[in-house]
Amino acid sequence: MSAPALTKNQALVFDVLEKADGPLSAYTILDKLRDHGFRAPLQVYRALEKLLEYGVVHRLESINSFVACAHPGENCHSHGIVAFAICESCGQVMEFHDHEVDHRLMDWTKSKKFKAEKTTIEIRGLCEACAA
Amino acid sequence: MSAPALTKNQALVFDVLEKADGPLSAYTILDKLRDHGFRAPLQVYRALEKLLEYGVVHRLESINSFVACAHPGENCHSHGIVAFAICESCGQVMEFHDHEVDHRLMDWTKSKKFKAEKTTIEIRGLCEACAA
DNA sequence: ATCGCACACGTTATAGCATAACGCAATTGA
DNA sequence: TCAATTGCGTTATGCTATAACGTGTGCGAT
Repeated sequence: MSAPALTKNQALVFDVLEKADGPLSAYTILDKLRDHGFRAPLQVYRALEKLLEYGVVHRLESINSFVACAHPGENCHSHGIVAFAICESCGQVMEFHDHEVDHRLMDWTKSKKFKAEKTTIEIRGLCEACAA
Repeated sequence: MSAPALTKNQALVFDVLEKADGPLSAYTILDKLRDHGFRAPLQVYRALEKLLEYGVVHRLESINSFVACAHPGENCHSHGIVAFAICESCGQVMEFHDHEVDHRLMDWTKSKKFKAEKTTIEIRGLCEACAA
């Protein structure tokens, strides 16, 4: 599931996300791309759908926003579960992975015979700078 | 932060959630309470806000829904991080806690001096019955 | 070649989720 | 009694996401 060449719209959306210094909502992305001909939400959502599939963009469920993967070039899907720490003050997002956490969650799902498809881990709070 | 006596609206909303066999959206709750005089979303959201605060209801971020806490009577806030496994087929939700996971996440936040306020862990997939 | 298929795209409309802002009533405590 | 707090009801609005339709393009199979 490596990323094929991006289409024009996908590239535009990805570019906006990569240049942003924090997560963006679909509608914020739309606004930033109006000059490039974007007019409707679906143009953004369709691009995001693919970018998520390719693993180059993550969706932050708890804030309905999207962020470029912190591992440019790599396929993030291979890192196990992705976790995020989201600062409620400055909006900065830190992405990390913890195999022990993955392990524990996998143990649980195995014990319950639950077939995990997608796991969300999001920590909301204040980053070091904002907590001061 | 134990739960004080619930107001009428809070009790109605909580009752609907407890009797449901899965998570409900705010608007679904609203529909179920129209016979009891509910007419606007805010009546539901305001009740939910308090119920979340009291720890007797959880919000499932990844599906914009709400579910009664699986530990009736207890204060769920004292169990550490709450995790959920959500079946995408039948909608059933399993709530669980894993102190080792909590520990690992706390270690990470400590190391980054990130002040965690609220942590979301949601596993989406298929439950044993539906995966068959 | 041309047919059929898959896929990206554009547009309009609509569905679904959540909160702002106003005002009223009841409670409580100084 | 007065002020502060809390819950409540209503209207309006904003934000998030998808349905349904049609167009165009590339590409492999016949």
